[in-house]
Amino acid sequence: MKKGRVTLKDIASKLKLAPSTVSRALNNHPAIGEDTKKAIKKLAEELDYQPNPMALGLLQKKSNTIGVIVPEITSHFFSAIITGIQDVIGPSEYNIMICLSNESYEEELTLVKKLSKMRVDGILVSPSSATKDFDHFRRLQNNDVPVVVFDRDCPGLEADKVLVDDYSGAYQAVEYLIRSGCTKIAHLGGPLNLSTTKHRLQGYLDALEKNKVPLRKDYIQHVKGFSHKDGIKPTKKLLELEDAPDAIFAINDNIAASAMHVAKKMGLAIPDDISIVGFDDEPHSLYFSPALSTVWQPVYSLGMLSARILLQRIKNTNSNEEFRMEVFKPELVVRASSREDSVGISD
Amino acid sequence: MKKGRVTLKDIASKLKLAPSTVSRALNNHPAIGEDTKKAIKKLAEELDYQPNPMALGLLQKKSNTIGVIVPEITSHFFSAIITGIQDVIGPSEYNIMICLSNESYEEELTLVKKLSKMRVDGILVSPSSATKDFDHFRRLQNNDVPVVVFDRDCPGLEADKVLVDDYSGAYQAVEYLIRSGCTKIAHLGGPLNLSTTKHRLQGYLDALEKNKVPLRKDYIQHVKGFSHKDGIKPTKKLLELEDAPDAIFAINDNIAASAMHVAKKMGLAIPDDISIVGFDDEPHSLYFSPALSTVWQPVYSLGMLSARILLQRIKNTNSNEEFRMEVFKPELVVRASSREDSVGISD
DNA sequence: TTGTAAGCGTTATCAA
DNA sequence: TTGATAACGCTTACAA
Repeated sequence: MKKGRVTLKDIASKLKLAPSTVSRALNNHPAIGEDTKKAIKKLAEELDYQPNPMALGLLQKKSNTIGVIVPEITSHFFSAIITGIQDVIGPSEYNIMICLSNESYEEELTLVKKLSKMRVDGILVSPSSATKDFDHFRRLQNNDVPVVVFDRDCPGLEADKVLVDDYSGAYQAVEYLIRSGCTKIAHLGGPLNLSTTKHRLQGYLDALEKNKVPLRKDYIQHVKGFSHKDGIKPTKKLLELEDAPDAIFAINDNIAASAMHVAKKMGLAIPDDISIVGFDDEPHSLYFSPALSTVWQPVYSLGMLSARILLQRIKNTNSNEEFRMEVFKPELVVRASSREDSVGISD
Repeated sequence: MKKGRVTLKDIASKLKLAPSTVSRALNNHPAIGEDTKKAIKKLAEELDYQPNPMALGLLQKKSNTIGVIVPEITSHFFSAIITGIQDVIGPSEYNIMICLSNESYEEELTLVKKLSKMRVDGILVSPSSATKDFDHFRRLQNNDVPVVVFDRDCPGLEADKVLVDDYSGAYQAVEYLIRSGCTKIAHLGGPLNLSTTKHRLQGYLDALEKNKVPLRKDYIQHVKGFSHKDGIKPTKKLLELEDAPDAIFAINDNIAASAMHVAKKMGLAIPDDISIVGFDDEPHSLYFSPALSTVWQPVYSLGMLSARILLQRIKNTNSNEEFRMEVFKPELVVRASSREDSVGISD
């Protein structure tokens, strides 16, 4: 065995042909004799020839790689989005480089630099909850690297965007709670500078106002992160209020889970004493006791569409098509952690 | 703005130097004048020069990329392992390419080919549950691509391995169930050709035998996949037996969750009528009602160690060091879904 | 139809 | 200390 992989030259010299001829044959170039073409393809097959992507990349000034930046992958939410992205990009000519910012602006910055250095052909990004400034993405765009933003918006950044109508999801959830007879509805909100957090909060506020439920500021608490433990303290604060809420709309299912946990520990019955609604519809939420009412988001489709848009954008890189803005509708899933809708029941 | 990125040549021509000189300056080669070096570094900084990894890769015949193949990432288990891998590889000179086999042998094969074509410098792999043959990994090794296997073993493949002592985890769990007074202990096992599945089954069998609990074959059911829905039917089969079990040891927390679900629906009290123990200690298992007893695995450390071993192996690529085999100890976490250990209580 | 040669960005070798 | 040149594997004018 000679060391290293089989190259065009190897095939060429074995067949006493020029490398360019071999290249043409393998790329189905028209100007080539049928016989030589066949012979070349046969030998290439036998030798298991695989074109060197680095040589190609150097030549074409592109890496055939797409970067994906997400805050984390331990939640079902982002991992399902990534699965959707993979399922679209996988069969294409592109490779995916997945990067985790760990909800840190600094790490996100480092990742963008790394991906830029790698000459990725485009990136898909959901910014960290600490990111307030989007110049690092603009720098990519200035280097002709298309950027597609998904789930978490980057306000002010001109780019393709695939988002979820968080406002609507929150509005649906809160309006449902009101209709079911809850009057003291609290909100466990997320980190404040996230677009998703803001929109869900606004949906909450508007649903209250529209239904003439007075707003109580002490019914709004913000969690510092999205994992279970981040929900404990804020929930306690709510439930220890003199006039404690009879419903909690939580920023996601993890937080809703810890809210249920705390409520149960305090001896409250769910949903009789307090209704709890989450967001995301993580698969295991169905298996909580009581099963968690939550807002479903089309995560897999979101990942797929984002990837498709990026691929298109890469293909038509210099056409000045307008940026797309796609917004998916989430849906309230009512389960057992919230009371039944009393409006539907005759009284 | 001239198009394309800044290259060595650009810097060289601006400074009226040869590209090789610029290269030496930027790589801190000793044979270079202090002044030229400074000037070059300054200009490189100003122009935001970033070496082209494809050119480097072509020259050095390596991609500076590590491939990671996992069956899926929507479970906390693999996503936490990946987080550990990222945290080790991220700060290194290497990039990571994460690939999902979706528990399919064919897709795994395709991914291996893809990574091989990319000239990855090494791969980390946890085989799909459908993989019985490991020749595709051997082919990589023959191409001098080191392979590190993690979590799921590839029996017969000579490679570095980072595993978990699944046997011990299962043994602990089942012995605990026996000590707590359960006598009819069932097992919801995983897909049969996975090493983890086999070892957990063996731990179950041995714990029964060692404690003189008679084995009943109809108490062993195998699930087809690892998600919640895969647990429903097998659980029903168990609970509909004439002499139904009073404990279930499930292959993972998802399956345990659906077992709890089914049991509750059938009117059984947990753990009074039936104890249930899972495997993995997914974060939300703490929030089930009752909180799920399970076997914790050091997932994050497992990811980190696997990555470290691969980096070392890549560094000393031609040293014929023996393959390493690291085995982590899992730990039983007793919560409320299983009865208390009656041995500790005086009678 | 096939071959020759240049070039993508970088580094290593050799010469100056 | 610096420069010229070749090479990594491939494609593409251009020439034959």
